Amino acid sequence: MTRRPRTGREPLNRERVLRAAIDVADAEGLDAVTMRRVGQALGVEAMSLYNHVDGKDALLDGMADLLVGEIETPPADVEWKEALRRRAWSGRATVRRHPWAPALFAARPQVRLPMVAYLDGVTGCLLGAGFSPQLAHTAVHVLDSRVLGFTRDLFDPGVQGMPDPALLEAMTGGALPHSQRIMAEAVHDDDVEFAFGLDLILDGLERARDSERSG
Amino acid sequence: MTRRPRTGREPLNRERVLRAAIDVADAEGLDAVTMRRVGQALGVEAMSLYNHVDGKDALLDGMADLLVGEIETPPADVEWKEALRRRAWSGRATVRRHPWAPALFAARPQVRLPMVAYLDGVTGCLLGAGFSPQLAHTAVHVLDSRVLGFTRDLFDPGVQGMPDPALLEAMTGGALPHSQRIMAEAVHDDDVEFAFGLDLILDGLERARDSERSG
DNA sequence: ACCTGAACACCGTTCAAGT
DNA sequence: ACCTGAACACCGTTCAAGT
Repeated sequence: MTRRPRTGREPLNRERVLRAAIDVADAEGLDAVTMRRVGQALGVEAMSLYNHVDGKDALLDGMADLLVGEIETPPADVEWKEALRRRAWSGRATVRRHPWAPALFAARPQVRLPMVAYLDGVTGCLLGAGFSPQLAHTAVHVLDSRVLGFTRDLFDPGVQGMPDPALLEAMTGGALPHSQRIMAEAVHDDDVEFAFGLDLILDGLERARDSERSG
Repeated sequence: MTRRPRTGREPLNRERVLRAAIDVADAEGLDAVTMRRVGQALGVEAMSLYNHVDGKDALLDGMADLLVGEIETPPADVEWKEALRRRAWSGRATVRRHPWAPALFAARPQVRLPMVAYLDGVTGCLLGAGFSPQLAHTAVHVLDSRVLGFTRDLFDPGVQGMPDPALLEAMTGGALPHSQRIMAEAVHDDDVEFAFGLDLILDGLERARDSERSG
């Protein structure tokens, strides 16, 4: 007689499906995330998931998006180094809660909007602190591999397939102002960036050793 | 009448199987590496591979081992910064040749002997340059995420399952002297390490910005 | 509108059988 | 000693059918 046939459970939605998938990955690892297993966690057949998610790949993409969303963004008035530090620790806490996160990020073929939005925030923080677009771009690369446990080239169109349409839309529509500026004003050279990050680390290590000796 | 029944092809071996798997991954991506597909690349049924490899997981482990083996080790008399730089560029070249490498490393549950041996070399280079075991240990962490596109805690037994017996054997048998020394003399604290690497990067970035401004 | 059952083409793996 | 064919339990996904 009522709308809900014979079970009291609330209807599925995209969010609940993604959360269930994350729970399965947390408990049993990323490989355990199958359509059938996630369905089971929700008390539903695997095929029901297709009503809320476009398929397995979309499910994994959605999981990655939610993970990035867990990283906290500090208020804009926090001093730049402190702001980057807070973001880094929040990102690290996320990876700790979900140890399979780096494997998921590394396996996904596309860099997606939430990740780019996160990096846009980091970039804005650096630009606001007086970094040139060129240096800010390079800095983001050095930082993100440390925080998220992986490195990926964002602006290199050769590596990935066609980017997410939503991403292009956000990019050209002004929703990612800092990334847009980097695209326009920074030269993109992987080797130069790699060399910069490497020397930054090596020089920092040398300094740390010397102060250790004299200390 | 001859030993080789009716085909002129040389018999399979472990090395050829692993190479074929790497070729498949290079050409069609890591997901294309299935037992059936690798068998096909060798002109053989999938089941034949089990004579040379313990299964799919062992195949993936073997691929990872071969990748690490592609990283060149500079002669021992090269100055430490230059030596680390060469190793880093060689590692980067390897990842470039096999873009799926970070995803594979991140997906494998265990850190294996060849990887530890590589890191042992990096550690030895730092110890030889006068770094304390503590600082050398931390330095390796900062470096490897930059070079290999991923970070993994080596000495944290909680994260991984039982380590490779061959790894334990090498560790206790003196084949990895530098890693052994780190295990014995360095305190392992993930948070301290993370904070160190983060500050090293942030301080380096600040210095780069300031010299950019004054330059 | 949402869920299901049966079906299809795949996957890793076992095992008995071939040479 | 090495390779194979058939079989098993899984996987993602389609589709027609249910409510």
